Amino acid sequence: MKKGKKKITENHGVKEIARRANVSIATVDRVLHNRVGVSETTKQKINEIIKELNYQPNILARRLASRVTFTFAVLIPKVSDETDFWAAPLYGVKKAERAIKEYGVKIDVYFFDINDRKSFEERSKFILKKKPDGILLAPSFINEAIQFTSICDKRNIPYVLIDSNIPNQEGLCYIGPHLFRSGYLSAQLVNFTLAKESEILIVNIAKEVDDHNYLQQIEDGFRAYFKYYNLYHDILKLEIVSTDYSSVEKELAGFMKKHPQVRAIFVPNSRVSMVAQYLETSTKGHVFLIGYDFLEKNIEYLKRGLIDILICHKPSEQGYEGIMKLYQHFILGKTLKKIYFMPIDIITKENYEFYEN
Amino acid sequence: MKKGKKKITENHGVKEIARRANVSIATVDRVLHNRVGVSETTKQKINEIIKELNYQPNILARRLASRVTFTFAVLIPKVSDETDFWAAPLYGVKKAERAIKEYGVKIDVYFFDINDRKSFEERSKFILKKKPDGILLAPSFINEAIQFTSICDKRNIPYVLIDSNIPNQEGLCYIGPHLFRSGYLSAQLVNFTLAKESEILIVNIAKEVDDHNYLQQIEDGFRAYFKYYNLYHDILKLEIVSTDYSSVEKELAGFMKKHPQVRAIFVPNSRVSMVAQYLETSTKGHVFLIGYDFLEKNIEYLKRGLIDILICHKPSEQGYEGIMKLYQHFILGKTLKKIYFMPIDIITKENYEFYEN
DNA sequence: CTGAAAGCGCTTACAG
DNA sequence: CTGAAAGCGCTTACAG
Repeated sequence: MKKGKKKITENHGVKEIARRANVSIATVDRVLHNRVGVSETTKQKINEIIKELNYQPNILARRLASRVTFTFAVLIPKVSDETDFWAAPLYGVKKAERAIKEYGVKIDVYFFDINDRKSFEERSKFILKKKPDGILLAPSFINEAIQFTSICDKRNIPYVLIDSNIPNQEGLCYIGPHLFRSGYLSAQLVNFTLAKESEILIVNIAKEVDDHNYLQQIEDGFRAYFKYYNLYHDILKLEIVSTDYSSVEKELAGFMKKHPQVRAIFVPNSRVSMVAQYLETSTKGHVFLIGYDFLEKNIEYLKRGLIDILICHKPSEQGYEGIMKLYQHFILGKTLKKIYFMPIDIITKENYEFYEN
Repeated sequence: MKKGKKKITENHGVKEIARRANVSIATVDRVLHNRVGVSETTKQKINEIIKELNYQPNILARRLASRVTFTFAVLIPKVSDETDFWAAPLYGVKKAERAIKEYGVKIDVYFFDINDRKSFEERSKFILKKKPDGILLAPSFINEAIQFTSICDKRNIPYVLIDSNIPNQEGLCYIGPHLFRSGYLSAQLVNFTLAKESEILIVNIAKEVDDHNYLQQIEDGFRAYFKYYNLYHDILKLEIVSTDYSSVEKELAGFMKKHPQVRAIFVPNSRVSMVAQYLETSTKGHVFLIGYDFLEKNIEYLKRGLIDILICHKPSEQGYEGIMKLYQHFILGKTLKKIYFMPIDIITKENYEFYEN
């Protein structure tokens, strides 16, 4: 910290308002916060002066004086061996926590198992018992999430959704990708590299418990692009429900043997590294491979040229912004939009180093 | 703003330190800020307790009590008819100003004319007279900028550079793109679409007064990619120094007539829309066009399919982060890195709507 | 319905 | 070299 000059004293604070209105600052405070117990006349007079002075409360002083604390609960999948995707949103949440903890915000993070919908139910019930002021939520299990959020609606607990949305949700807002458009973009990128009509393969690697709705939206977008532009590529699809590598390899090998003309593969989730691993061992020429998420394994194959493109939706920013939206709602009293779409970022071997995941 | 619970009273503040050290809080404050006039013994005792308690100062209280104000000067090009590129950094600066003005920061923005190096000199002298605490600077005229910053170095005025860097600069930090790598990425993207060896054209549209160094770094990166991967495309180059459209059109038409085989055009600055405009009128098949910056004109051609890709370095974030770095340095006393590279973003027709410029 | 006073965790003259 | 006191712009019991 260095020099700097002296501040000019404010004279547009509550004190000045009180002086002009001929009341005490306590009464001004009551009006400022819409508290009961102020006569209509006084209220109006004070409100006029507030407007006249274009009064902006000093947030610092407000926070310092206020003894109110808000508790936000966060419910996201725990990081597993299978994927460290959820490390990024968690990182964002922690970053937000650091940024606003001085402002009277407490954050409790709860994890569920992405392979166990019961764990989601159990954790969400636990959170309700804790009576948080607000909730940040990844609705990975759509039905369970709907049940959870409808209780929140009833109890008037605001919640923010990240990663994917719930149809007609009544919460505070959604922060995440436009999945359909994300698939649409992927199709454009695939099309960039295909000189003529070719075979394109969509590979879904997902257990049944996974959220197929998520994958479906991306796939719909992907297909829609080719349809819209009258591009007659041959779009094949392979569903793999066993997510261990040896099963994936077997299925892929079998499929590729039957379809040696596949020129591009699209994997609508983060398991694209498995396909890359397979392609590395196969002796064919280069197959254009595009998939999702800035994970260590994926970046490894990106560097080695086996994955050409990764699509990314700024997962840590989702966590960060999710908390900040709750903060803006509760502490700053800001009005929020219903949906904040994340950018759909294109990551290649040549720009991944600069990417802010 | 909603309910919330009562805060638990802190008991790790200066008061507690003072109590344990058997001194007054004024003395604690002196130690905290490395002020003179504290005996070595007391100082050590207090420092020990600070460590023991892992004392974190309450920034809110500090700001509220402190009457110190910092003034930052910003020197960037003014938005011209030719390009509204600089609207974005300015937007970022304004956003940062809003975010931190309560923390005793005042920001004065000064503009120079990107076509007039004298205006840069004049403004920079004016800024020095104003004796700001810190400076945010776009060093568009490299020699003039070096002169300016060397005076800042002498006078111990910290400065942050954005958009492009100065070799061996002694300032606080640089926030902007890695230009060489940006060109490198562009080459990769061009190569995605070229099935076989093709003619690629680099078009430089820039007046002599413009910063050729900037363009050169990008071009170097662009060429380096093909060299590194042993790709034998034929790379042509066209320099256009008259930046009005009719001149550009004439030059382009003449060149393309001689080189009808050009399959891709790379424009290393924001004037890519001029090339798009030309291509729209030409009757040839699609030429893959890639250029720079999220400008209205460019987006228009992106939408219409004449520009395929725009590369972008988050200009508004550069402005925002630039101010925030000064803030972190002066108010938070944080140690900064020398260089913060911006992401190199890839914008297409299908994701521009979600881009945070 | 309203006000006087204490306090949030710091910084800042001022006095010694 | 050190401390007592006032103050930053608010909020919060408490009393009336």
